[in-house]
Amino acid sequence: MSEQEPVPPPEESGRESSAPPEPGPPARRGRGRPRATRRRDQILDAALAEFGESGFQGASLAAVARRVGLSQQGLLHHFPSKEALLIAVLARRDEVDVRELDGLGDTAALTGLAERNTRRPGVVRLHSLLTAEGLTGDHPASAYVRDRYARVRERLAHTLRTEHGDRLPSGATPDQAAALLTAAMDGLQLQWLYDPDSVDMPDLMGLLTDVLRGAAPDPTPP
Amino acid sequence: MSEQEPVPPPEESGRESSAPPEPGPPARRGRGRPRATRRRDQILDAALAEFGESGFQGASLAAVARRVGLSQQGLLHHFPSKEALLIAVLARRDEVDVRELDGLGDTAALTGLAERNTRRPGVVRLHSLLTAEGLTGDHPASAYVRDRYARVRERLAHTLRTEHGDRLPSGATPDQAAALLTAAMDGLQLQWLYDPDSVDMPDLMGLLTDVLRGAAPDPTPP
DNA sequence: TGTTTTGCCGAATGACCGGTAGGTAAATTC
DNA sequence: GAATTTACCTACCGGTCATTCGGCAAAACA
Repeated sequence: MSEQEPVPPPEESGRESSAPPEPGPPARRGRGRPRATRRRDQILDAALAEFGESGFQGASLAAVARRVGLSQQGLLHHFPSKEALLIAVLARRDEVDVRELDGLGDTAALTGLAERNTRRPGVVRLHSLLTAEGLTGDHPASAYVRDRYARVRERLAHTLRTEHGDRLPSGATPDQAAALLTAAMDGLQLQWLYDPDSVDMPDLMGLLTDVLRGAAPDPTPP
Repeated sequence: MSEQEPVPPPEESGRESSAPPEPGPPARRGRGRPRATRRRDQILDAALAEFGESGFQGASLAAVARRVGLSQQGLLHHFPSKEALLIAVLARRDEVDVRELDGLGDTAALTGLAERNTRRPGVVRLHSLLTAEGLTGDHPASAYVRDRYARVRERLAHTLRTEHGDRLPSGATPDQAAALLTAAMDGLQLQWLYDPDSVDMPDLMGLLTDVLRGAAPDPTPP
């Protein structure tokens, strides 16, 4: 008899923690999820957390398994390989991501996104880590990141174009502004992760959008 | 007799390739560098390139050694450990960095820095990779990155303050602008590394500085 | 010339890692 | 209640990695 130590619950889930249960495959049995899927979700939560802390390369399957109170091979029963596990994590992340992207209908929504990110450092870490790791040759996250950049910039540029036409009041084109806003978001996340107190992400994102839209400076003197 | 294959010369050195030889310890012998130091520099060049391609965690000592036509143990004769090697790379990088930081006397210099970075993707990759890796617990680059952020932001804020006082025409404070400029630089580098053609770093950094300084939009219509 | 130092390599070590094979017990299905 | 599927484990394997040890030849030095 080996006692297992299923380590405390994960800090944040891939599915938005407070999101209403999706109207997909109907919940079977008394318990919430369709039996088999629950463990999978637990594992994905653990993987998200572990990859977020150590990166994909840095994390070991054993470490992920330990988080759910499983042996490494028990974990491999649910996901055939480490890479498959990452893919699954990203796929689930993608659902949320698409929803968030759709939410960027106006530029102010970026500030809201920044604020929400403040409350889920694990996800932000995962994103930052994978974006960098994806640069190294044939990393499983490369395509994901590249694709994500394209979508985000495109979506943002589209929004800006509908709001301001082919040139913002500041003189920037929608494409330029999109690239800058995306870059600022990523860069601020890094600074914030290193020193949360010195960087106010929502505030700075709001400032940048205002400035790019050519808003007049705040009339109230300091 | 085992033929070695010392792989072609590195694309870029840690010391600025065209910088004048430093007036430090006098060059001994006919050849340029003081005998022993030359191999060390070769190794550091190789390590910079390798770490830039695979990251610190992802790179192996053997791979670095191969680049200089050395065995892994031969390399360890010059640097006692992998970590020591990274530290040495960063220390050498620091010299250049300080010089570049001093060059940021006016905001326009940022555009110049972006342009120079376009010509040394290896260094940019190293920087991006290590910044992310440094987030993972007790990484040898953590302190370096944290410290670097502090210095860069401080230096930038100082420059902005001398140029514009306590508030830029755009309404941003020097500290805010410094954080945003730093973030944009980092973020643009990532986007640029993923897709060099779609992102014009110098152009966008120039645009951002202009916008933050509250410059009027370019009067010439598209 | 003899001695020491330097530069380097071959071999070995121990840790860890991802992944495979085979088995077992419980749950599910019939 | 029998058959099958699912969930998971123990044991194992081949590979890579950083690091250590001991030795050897060339260079530097005396």
